[in-house]
Amino acid sequence: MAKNLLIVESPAKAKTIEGYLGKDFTVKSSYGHIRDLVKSEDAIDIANNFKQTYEVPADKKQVVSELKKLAKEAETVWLASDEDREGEAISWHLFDTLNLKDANTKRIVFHEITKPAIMAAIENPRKINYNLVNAQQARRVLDRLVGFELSPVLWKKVKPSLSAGRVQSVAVRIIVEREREINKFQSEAAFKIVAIFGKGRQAFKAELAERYSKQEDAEKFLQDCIGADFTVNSLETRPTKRSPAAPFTTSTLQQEASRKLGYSVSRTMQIAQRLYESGHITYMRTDSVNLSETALASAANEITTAYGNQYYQQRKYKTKSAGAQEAHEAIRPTYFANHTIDGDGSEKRLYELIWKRAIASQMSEAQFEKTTAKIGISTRKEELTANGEVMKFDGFLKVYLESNDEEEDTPQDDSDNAILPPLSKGQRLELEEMSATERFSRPPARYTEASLVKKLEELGIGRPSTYAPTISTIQNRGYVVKEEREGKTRKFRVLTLKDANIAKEERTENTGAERGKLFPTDIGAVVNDFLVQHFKGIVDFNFTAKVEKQFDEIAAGLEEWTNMIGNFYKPFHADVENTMETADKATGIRELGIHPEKGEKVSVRIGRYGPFVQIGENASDDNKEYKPQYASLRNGQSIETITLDEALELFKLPKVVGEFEGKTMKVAIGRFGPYISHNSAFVSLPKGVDPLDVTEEQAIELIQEKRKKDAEKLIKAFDEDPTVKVLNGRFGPYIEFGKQNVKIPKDKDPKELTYEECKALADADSKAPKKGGKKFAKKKK
DNA sequence: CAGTGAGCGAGCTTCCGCTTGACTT
Repeated sequence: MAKNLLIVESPAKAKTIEGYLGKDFTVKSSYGHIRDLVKSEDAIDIANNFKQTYEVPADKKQVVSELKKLAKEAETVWLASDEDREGEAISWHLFDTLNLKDANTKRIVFHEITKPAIMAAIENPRKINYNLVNAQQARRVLDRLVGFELSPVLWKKVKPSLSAGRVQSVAVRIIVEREREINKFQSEAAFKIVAIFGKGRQAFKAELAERYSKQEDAEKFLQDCIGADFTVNSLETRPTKRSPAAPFTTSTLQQEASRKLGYSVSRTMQIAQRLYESGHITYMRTDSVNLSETALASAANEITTAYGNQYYQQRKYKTKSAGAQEAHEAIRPTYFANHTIDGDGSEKRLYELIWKRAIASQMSEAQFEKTTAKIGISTRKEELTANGEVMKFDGFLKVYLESNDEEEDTPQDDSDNAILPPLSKGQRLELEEMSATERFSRPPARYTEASLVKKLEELGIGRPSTYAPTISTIQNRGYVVKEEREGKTRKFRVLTLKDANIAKEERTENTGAERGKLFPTDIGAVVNDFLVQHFKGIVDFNFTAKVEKQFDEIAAGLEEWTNMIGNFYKPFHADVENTMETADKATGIRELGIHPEKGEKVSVRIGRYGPFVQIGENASDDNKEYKPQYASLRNGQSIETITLDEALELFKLPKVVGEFEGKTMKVAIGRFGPYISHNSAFVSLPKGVDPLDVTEEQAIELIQEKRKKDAEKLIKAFDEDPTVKVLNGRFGPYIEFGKQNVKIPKDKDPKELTYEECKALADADSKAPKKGGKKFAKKKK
């Protein structure tokens, strides 16, 4: 048996370190935290100085018992969890749970997984830092108190099963507030003047700095330019340079993978996890931009051999994000010599991105020569400006160019990087064409998952390990949806001056179309407004930063954690009590106006099943017969922005469109779009068909088409029970047993199945314990 | 999947942060 047991957080890390340490060391992993607060109310004893009750969760029992056994046998136990607040707490939980003894327990830390770093750590053991542990407990207790006291307020005042928390509620707030900024944004139009001088390869663009809000002014400008002389007034050339970005952290990796590869943040993390486990990259949950000495040396070697000395420039980066704890290195390839790896397509692409970014971070600047020409007009005092840029040395751009979030105004706006022909001061220029194009100011951009992560990181909210789960949570709770939305077409005017003649035309463009952007739902907006109204302090963008400062004081031994939590809890709990008793139920109700024919009030609000419109007052005690009319809002509509007319439209459906085989056909809109219902069968309407315009003939045709398609899918039907069928589905043949779908085992021929066999299979399926993730099994219940 | 929307009440939901695993129709 090994003399030493060393415990780290991650099993992949354990494997690597075991290789460094030799046979005297057994290296094991705790798989993160091994204990957590119990789920129940008594997890924190408030009257007793916030004393916590912890438990080992079921899925950690095995790990803990194995570690316990090994610890008993070892001479020395080395606690090597990460060097940050959570890591220190993990060490303490291990110490406590495994019944370790001070005398033979050593706490060590390292922030890079290299042999020298580990050896140095072992030479310098210390004791558990209880101040740091206390800071973690304060963090944990605060989050539990906030989450488990706020959520029930929402259950009572908004809707059951909702949630609120220090991190998620601010994330939702960011999305809701941005949407409102966009809604109230007033776009302003102005004409932008662009001139083209010269012909063919010598042609280049010049722009006017001013924009004209009135068409007359733009037209006057073009008019003045007819027959005018254009002269190069000044010519300035200066060198510029661009430096590489720091190697990836979790947040920057998520952003760049989203922009360049189109991955969601959770997809990026899953792929990165695989790369980490197969030893291709360092740890992927990190807030550090630091590279180890060995990594720096190996990158230097790779760059000089692959590209030459002039491409190498050693750089050390400093983290900018506020709450960074820097327990790990930046994300980088384990071996810089591997430009590519084996793996599936997504793994290869992500690895390549990580490799390029890390290599580029140690390369020299790219150098440019930027030329600015000012062009005078004989008939006007304004000058046109032409910019050109020539790359003199590519430097790090040889391997990597970071992208950014900003979209271009128009496709032809790329004149910044253009190349100018040789020009000289005083030179006369030949105008080829000049245009005045109407352009519109743009509202702030909606957030993507990745840009939300960026924002959260800037605010110091959340941690590398929680960005992806937080984004999932706010979507799972229905506060936010990630969607595609169609844009609207918009007309814009273009004036073109060519050959002393001004042509006017109107063009159309599509604007406001979004893909993969985060939109708040009505419930998200109502919950947010409720929290902002009653718990301003908690959903304040600076709340986390404020408490982090106090956690730091606890970690430095300057403040008692129970004191800090006590000071926070007293007023917070009073707010909770007060809100529970006095606040109105939040429905986001909004009056839209009066129904033009009925003269009754029309309003929208959130109900048990989502947002809906109501015509008329609620039934009162004096008039129990009276019933208001209801209609659900459709996808993409919101109680905040819907108009009276749009609301009244909703009452035109469902609509009876005719009769077929003695049964009525109805058109309605369901969760998946418009459909026809007939004799308890459903047919989706094809795209582009307006549900209000469906005719009887069209409906019959669609029903018959659907029947034909279903018949093609049908493998076998049974006389015993018409609701039982064998069908060919997307995932292969299956049995439709009433409402239950059952997969057919591979060893059975679907054509040969008897009714009895189907029944048996369906029976077995409904009885079989649902395998798979606990989350899934729980949801089913 | 798909038409509902009052109010009652039982019993349920919920936080953040550290890890991986083993899954859906």
